[in-house]
Amino acid sequence: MNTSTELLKGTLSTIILRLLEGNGKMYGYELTQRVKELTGGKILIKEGSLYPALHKLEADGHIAAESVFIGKRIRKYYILTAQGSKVARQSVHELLDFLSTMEHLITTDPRYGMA
Amino acid sequence: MNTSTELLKGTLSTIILRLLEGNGKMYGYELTQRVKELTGGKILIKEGSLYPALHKLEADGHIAAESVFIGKRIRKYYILTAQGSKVARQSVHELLDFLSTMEHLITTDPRYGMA
DNA sequence: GACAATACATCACAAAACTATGTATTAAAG
DNA sequence: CTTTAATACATAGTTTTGTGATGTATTGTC
Repeated sequence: MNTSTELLKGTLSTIILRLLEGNGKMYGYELTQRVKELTGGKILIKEGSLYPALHKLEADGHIAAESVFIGKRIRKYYILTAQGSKVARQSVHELLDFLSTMEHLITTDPRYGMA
Repeated sequence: MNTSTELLKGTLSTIILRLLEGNGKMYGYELTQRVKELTGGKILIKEGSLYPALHKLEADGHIAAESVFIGKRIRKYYILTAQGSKVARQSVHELLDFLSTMEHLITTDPRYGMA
């Protein structure tokens, strides 16, 4: 497992919720492509991670699915539920808070008596 | 598992390497306390995570241990090896890069045609 | 004397993402 | 027209990493 993959742990559902929050309606494959675009290919969501994550979010009532046929191919659009919107705001806040805490920890000189 | 714990995944060894880089020499328990201080209690490294991580870093040749007796109690100080210094710089860089990528992903409005 | 803090350690478990695999349609390239 | 890539879903088994629980033992505090 590469570094980026390890760091990704715990962030996937927040990423999904955030993208749905900003777009209203997206389908699985679209999510993977959007993350790829927005991160310049640095973060790649794998299908084996994405679909189970979507199913869990749906089971937890955070998102709802709507299946649409595009020709003969099925496409499942997801939207946030009312509860999911709350969770989205909260988990985005928590993630940003964590990111700044981590950055502070890593960039601050850890010696005592820094004065 | 709480949110902070999930997000921590993949960051522990980098945190350890970074603290050793800044301090030269630290022991396990000290590391847990330093992280607690520097993060205002937001990130708590558990003993069950720390010691296996230290042993792995030692086995990989990134850190070296020196046992010291403080009275009758043993204390194991760790320092970076030459190889560990390189790994420290690299993994800190990767982590900071990941943090900024993630922040960008989460804070950028994900809609197309943002212009 | 009891309790909290210091200080190490290991094991069974859980969570989360991955790889590999599978199915199927559609677009592009040769 | 045929092969390959891209689109689009899905699941199973594996791996990684941190946790909780537990254990041992010393030292400081009330």
